Amino acid sequence: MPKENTTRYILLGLLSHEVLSGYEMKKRMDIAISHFWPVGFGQIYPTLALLETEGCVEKSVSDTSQGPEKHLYSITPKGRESLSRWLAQPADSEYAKYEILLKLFFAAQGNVDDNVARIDAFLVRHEENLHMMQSFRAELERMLDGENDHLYFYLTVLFGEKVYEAYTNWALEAKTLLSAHFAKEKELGK
Amino acid sequence: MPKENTTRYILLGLLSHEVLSGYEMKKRMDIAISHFWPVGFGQIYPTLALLETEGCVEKSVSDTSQGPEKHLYSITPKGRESLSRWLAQPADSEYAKYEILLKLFFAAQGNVDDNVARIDAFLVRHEENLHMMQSFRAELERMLDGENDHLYFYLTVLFGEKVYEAYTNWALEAKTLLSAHFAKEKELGK
DNA sequence: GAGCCCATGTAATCAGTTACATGATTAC
DNA sequence: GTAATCATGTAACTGATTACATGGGCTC
Repeated sequence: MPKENTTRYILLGLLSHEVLSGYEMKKRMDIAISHFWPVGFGQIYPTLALLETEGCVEKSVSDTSQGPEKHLYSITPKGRESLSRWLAQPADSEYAKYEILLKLFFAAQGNVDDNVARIDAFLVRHEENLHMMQSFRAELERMLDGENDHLYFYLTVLFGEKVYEAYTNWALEAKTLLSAHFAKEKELGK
Repeated sequence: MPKENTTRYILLGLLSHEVLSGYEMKKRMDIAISHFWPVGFGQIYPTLALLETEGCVEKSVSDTSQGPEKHLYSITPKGRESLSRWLAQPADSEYAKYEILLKLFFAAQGNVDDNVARIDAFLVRHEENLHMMQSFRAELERMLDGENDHLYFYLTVLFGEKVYEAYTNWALEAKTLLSAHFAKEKELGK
């Protein structure tokens, strides 16, 4: 869970093998990290400033001859140390919030169609995510033969795939159960 | 995700079919809700006070003749209205944070054994959760024949089961992939 | 009498969200 | 010309965590 400023380690992690601007870090995160740890701009820039005052990163402004100004950050030895210490510690527990389950849990007396609609939206959302992960994995597998750097990245994609698969399977089963239940109810009610 | 004070709706939801104290609500949540929406005491009591000033709940202090004092809360018509309005809206997106994936993602250069240990801890944690959900579901199925109130609760348990299953399957596969990869590396390295 | 469960709360802090503000460049 | 992308930030707010504080009752 929170309360340990994980954002800083994500930034340090990204900088540990590349020099990047805040905006570029955001792009990297959107592709490979946001699925299991969302981060917004509102956190990135202030955290970057914090890391700079701590001496964990160094800023250099790129020549503004063309395009907007860019602040490039590189990691310092102190930053690497901070990152390693974090990596050496065992990982905390997972943290998840599913509003849809809350609403289903409390909507027993509510409208059935609303609930089916909710599950449908959930299904569509995560079928999309699932497809994304599947094609991602296929791509990785093409370049992944034997010894390489991407194995850990592959593991995170595999994780995403399994979870989205679980989501979509659940949604399909939930819809079936709901419609069966309410067909029966109607029958008895009439 | 956040920024809409979901806690208040959880409390209202619980009170919508029972009169409860804050402490009792916490117990209910630990059993049935905390798996998909964690809530702590530090949120419950202040939110309850807020709901009272808003006129969504009413407090009555139980007789303190035996045992510690207990503040019993009941929902008001205004509270029910607030709850229904929330339930009528479509659900927001899911929100998840997996520190283990972050650490794996960035620990490519790090120690392999650390990573295997991390995955192992994850596996143990979620095997336990999986078993919990399975026995929960079995219990529900015994009492669930046809028309009843627990269908929506059943759906949340089914969800938990599917997700924990995905977690444990991933962990097993990840371990296999890691050990295969590093066995190969060792061979080539020698 | 030590430790755990019952029971209620407050205070400090922070992580994270949202909205606002600005301005250049590129593509339709 | 207008919409999208590039690019960097600030400010206000609040949801949520953590730690602290208190006290009674039960059981070993």
